[in-house]
Amino acid sequence: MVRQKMLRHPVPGNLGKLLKNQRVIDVTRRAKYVLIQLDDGHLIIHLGMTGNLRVINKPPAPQKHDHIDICFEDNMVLRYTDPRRFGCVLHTKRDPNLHKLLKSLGPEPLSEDFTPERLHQLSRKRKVAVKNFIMNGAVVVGVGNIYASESLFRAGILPHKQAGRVSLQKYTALHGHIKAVLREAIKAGGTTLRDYTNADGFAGYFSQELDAYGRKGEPCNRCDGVIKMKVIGQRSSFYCTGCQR
DNA sequence: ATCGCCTCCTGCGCGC
DNA sequence: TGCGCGCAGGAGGCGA
Repeated sequence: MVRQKMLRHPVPGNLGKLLKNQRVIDVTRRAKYVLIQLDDGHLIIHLGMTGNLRVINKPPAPQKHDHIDICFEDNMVLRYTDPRRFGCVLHTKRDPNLHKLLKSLGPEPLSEDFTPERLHQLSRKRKVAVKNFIMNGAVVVGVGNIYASESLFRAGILPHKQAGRVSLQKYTALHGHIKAVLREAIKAGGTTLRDYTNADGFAGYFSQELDAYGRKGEPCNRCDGVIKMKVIGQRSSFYCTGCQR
């Protein structure tokens, strides 16, 4: 049942028909997309900033932001909720990796395909800020605004430095820190800023570990400097001029 | 091809 | 205390 079809991308008008009598065969992930394999086709789901998916037995009446219910034959419901509607629920009959939204994505950050050499090679002659560069899904997926600031802080690279002017040595450090930051954040259950919770409704606590993000004006954890903030590519970026260059 | 900018949306925090 | 404004963010899309 679709109550609100205007998400980041419109929900297919025939979603109900596409899902009728379908079984869930497998659930996987690519970048920040959840891929649900059905008998015929895949659901492609993104949670945006504020979305969540819950499996509920005999669910209560839907609330304001409960946009989609996918009902199974045993009273179980997969409920998609997203206050800001930055996510999407799409369907494809083809290999989901060939879908327009997925086909140009770069490697998973925790996979072997993500290497310092890739960062270095792809960045040659690129004038874009290194922070924007690592947030570009064609370069590497999964690095959002918070983890970009944190990785660059640890690697000692200023976020607004041109991507093409960062050395292989620096990219090697950055590569390691991106992986470490993401692993730590996953282990901590994610980063709760305002209202994010995990699938069990608990807040992630990686926000307690942040050295740079959101700490404008606060003392640097590494030197006697102060954390600065600058908007880069329409996103807040936090850094320390003592530690990063 | 690359880059900068705009947009979607709602809840929250801040200032008056 | 209450109200209203502005900000936050993932990522597609567009114009230059």
